[in-house]
Amino acid sequence: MQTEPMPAEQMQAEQMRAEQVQAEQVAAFRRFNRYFTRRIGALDDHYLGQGRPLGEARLLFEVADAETGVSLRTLRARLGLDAGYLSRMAKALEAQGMVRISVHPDDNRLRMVELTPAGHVELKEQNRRADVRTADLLTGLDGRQRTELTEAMATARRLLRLAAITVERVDGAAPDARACLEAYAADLTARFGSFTASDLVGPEEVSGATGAFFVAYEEGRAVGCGGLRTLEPGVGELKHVWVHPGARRLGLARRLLEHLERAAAERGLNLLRLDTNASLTEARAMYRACGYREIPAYVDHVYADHWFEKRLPPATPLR
Amino acid sequence: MQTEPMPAEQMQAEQMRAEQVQAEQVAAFRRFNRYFTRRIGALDDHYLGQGRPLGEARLLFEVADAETGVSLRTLRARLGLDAGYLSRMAKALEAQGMVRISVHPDDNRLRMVELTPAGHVELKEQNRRADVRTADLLTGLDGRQRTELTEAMATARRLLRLAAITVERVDGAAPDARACLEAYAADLTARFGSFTASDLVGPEEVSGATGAFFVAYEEGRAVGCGGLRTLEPGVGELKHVWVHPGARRLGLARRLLEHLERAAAERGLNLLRLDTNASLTEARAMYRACGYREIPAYVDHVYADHWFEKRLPPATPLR
DNA sequence: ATAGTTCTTTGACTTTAGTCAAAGGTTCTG
DNA sequence: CAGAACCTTTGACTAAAGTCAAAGAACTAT
Repeated sequence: MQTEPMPAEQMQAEQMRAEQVQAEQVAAFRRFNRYFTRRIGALDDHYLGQGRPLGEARLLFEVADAETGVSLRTLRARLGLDAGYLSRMAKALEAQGMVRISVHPDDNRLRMVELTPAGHVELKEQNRRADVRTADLLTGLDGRQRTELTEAMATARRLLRLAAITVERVDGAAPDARACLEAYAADLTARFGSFTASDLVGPEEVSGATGAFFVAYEEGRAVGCGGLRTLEPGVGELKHVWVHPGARRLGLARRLLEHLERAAAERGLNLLRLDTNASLTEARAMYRACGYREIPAYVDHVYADHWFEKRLPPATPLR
Repeated sequence: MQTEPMPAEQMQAEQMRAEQVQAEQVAAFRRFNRYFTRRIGALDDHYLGQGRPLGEARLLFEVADAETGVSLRTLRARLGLDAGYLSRMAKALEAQGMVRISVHPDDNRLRMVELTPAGHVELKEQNRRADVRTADLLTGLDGRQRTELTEAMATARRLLRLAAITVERVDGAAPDARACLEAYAADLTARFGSFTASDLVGPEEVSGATGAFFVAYEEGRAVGCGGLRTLEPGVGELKHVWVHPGARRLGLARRLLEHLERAAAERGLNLLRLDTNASLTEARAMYRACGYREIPAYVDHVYADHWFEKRLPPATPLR
């Protein structure tokens, strides 16, 4: 089947319609945005800051979020604050008995901040109050509407997160890449026991003209990865496609696949293979949905018991 | 069919499950809330305040929102600001040439604020930039995901608005009630020409032991109303159920009906009637969905051509 | 007409938020 | 081991945000 070139007028009409949709979507997004930040966000800030400057309250929440201690350095990056400003706020919280500040055991330059028991109590109380406020707000709706609302919010959050995640090509030996691969290895070890870090492909295989390695970032954190290497001329293999547990069910693996496939096409590969395990049912469904079909074993691994391949269309230039 | 009294243990289990659901919904709500205000809200504030204090920028937006002039008094209520603070900010915007401040024609105490042409230009530019930022954010998603996201947001906004609307019983002669009825009359006049304000029921009919009048409020604004009067012993009539155009499709009319029906039951009425017009197809569908069934004409109005009634169950005490 | 209310303005603050640069330890790198 | 790079603290600021109370002008109800 061949695609006919489209008449100019029709194409223009289509594009205009696409822009129209886009404009309407942008407007809907911003409508929500304004409504939500004004109504809910403002309210939240108001209550969050009860008895404490908003900045300090936010800092306290960020410290609590980390569960274990966080360095001032990390907090600075996450909250985007000035070093001096942060230093003073942390001290204020320490003076209030909410946090404990200590020196990092391995690096004496770093200060670690963690909640004191009193801080935990305070946070718990704040959370309780916020829960009550939220529940109050929800009582204006019946059960079905509540369900609908929370589902819509979950959907929106999922897609907003996905939209904010970027996938970047990095060297297979880069710290972020290694961190992902180690997490991936730990995952497999926990699941299959027999997996060891030596089963990972080397950085040199997933770089240069015959391979590639991608890392997905969410707000600066590496939350997923995937590698491509060449098995034989024209045939590539996907390795170590992994997504951080906290970033699953967003559709991120699919995005990683898209990048890997594009890289493969750019390298002149027209066939991609991969192996996976029966226990990863979702992964298998995802591969199938993305056009991969099951094939007999092309390689042997301790954990692999399903093999897939996909024929790639000829490379298309980046729009 | 008779409802069996539920065994105590089962009831408790049910209640616990309900609370469980509720807790999960509250948690989902708050998760979204935190994510959204942190990611989008903060970003928005950052850009909103470019070249101008955030407070002034917000004020400018609020003035623009009103389209026609707004009084400082209203702005104060909407933004929750101190009178002195607001007075100064308004002056600052005036000095920048963004707004014009004048005295209210009917009340010399009030100051009216409205955008100057320069203010309109400025706002337009700000909006354009915000649109670009939003579009950028959306490019991280494919067309289907974008649609899904904007639909989820529209749903969430609709339900949040509905949750925030309160319905209150007020005197039929109260200013808010009159304002709603006038808007209602204007609606009908625009549609049918022949409707006049004298076709409205009098305040005395929708009050006391034989009637009731309800007004729906959204953030302090009256956005809907509905009246109940007694036609004959045991038979009531719903009159002037109306929802502000900007608050339609939220499910508000249904809420008004619930209040009216409860009031009717409390007054010992067991049959409710109402009339409506064929052109109000949505209203008719809503009445049907709420258990009203079509009956022959029980009264004659210039605009009425459909009549409904509903038999009420015996009064149940407020939970 | 008069007393009480309402709305805005003004002056005189305080607190919060945020910036900048110098300086003092620490750690990394060649 | 010397110098560069890092991380935090401190001092010295500025700008924005917000509060309070007094006072004046305008309206409303009696």
